[in-house]
Amino acid sequence: MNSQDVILGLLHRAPLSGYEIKQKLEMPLSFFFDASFGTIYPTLAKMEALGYIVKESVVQEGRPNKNVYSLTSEGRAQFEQYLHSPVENDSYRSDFLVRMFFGEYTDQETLADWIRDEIRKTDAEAVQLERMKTEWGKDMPASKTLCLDIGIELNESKAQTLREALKRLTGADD
Amino acid sequence: MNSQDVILGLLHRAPLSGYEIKQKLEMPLSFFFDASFGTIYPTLAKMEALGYIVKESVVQEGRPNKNVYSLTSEGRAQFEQYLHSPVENDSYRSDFLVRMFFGEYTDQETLADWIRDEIRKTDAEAVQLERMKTEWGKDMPASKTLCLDIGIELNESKAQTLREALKRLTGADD
DNA sequence: CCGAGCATGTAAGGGGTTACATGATTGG
DNA sequence: CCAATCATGTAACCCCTTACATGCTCGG
Repeated sequence: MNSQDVILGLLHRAPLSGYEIKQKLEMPLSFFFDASFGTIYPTLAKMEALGYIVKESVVQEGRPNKNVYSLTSEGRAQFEQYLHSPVENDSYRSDFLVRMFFGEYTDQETLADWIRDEIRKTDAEAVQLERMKTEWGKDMPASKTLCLDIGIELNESKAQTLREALKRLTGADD
Repeated sequence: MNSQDVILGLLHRAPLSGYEIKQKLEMPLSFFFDASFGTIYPTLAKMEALGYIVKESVVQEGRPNKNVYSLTSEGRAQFEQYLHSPVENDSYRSDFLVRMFFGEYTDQETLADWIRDEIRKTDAEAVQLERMKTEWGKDMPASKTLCLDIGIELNESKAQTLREALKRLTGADD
């Protein structure tokens, strides 16, 4: 799974420009996948060269023109091929947990600060995902709702574990 | 946070060879950080050139010789610098959730298969982490235990959410 | 007037992966 | 005899990030 596969998926519903693709990636997709403009634009160019998408320039008033891309049948076939490839393992990378792992080389106050900060970030993400669910959760297919549910559950249980750990570490203040 | 920082952290306790570093990375570190030999050996060479570590060849009987690396004071200083750098955000990448996100373009049976497979993987990781905790959890600093607890909690709540989703999708069989 | 939003792109570099290459020993 | 474990390394490649470059419009 890479940027190309995700872009193919996004273009399945409707033609989009690079800028619009970046916006669609914001949330909830950004919870488990991300891409910058430095990836999106070169990928679109490559996909056009491969015949997976076609470009159409759209002239706008009061705004810069945009290049809107739509899927070709080759693009749709390529997306099918992705869906038939083996599912890759999830990968979770955490600087925070690496620091906890080496926690014996750091003082308690720094550890507590890191944990408090992680709680803040985790809570913020959970809230954001919950807001999304109440806003758009109604007319979403069940599989898409699952993405939101997993995001919410993961963040909430992580925050809870962090809170318990903080209590044990600082001795109930905070 | 990159491979160099993690290797510096591992060498803090005792000198290790590249092969031994790879083993230390297996679990529980591999839950939130991973590196292959193709990363480890070049990184060690680079670190030696920078003066962060020194190499010592250890002759072994019945086994190939190994190059054991130990931290220098520059290496220890470099690790301190890492600990004083801003904490990077966690990143979670999931091919599985991307497929769920685009679930409307796939049939129910395939979706159910993907979910069952994800449950299997998630359960397996939870079990593995729990085994680690009961085995080595006693004489671990609290911060290190937190890594295991987060790993266990995250996997368990993910598995639970997946099971509920599967029930809703297939209608309680399975 | 300045910053934010809209819009597209490039170039350099970082940080990894996979596969290849080699070779000894031990246990089934 | 074959596979696994121990052990080190290289080369090609992939995929992505950051920073830079450009430029227009609208609202405060």
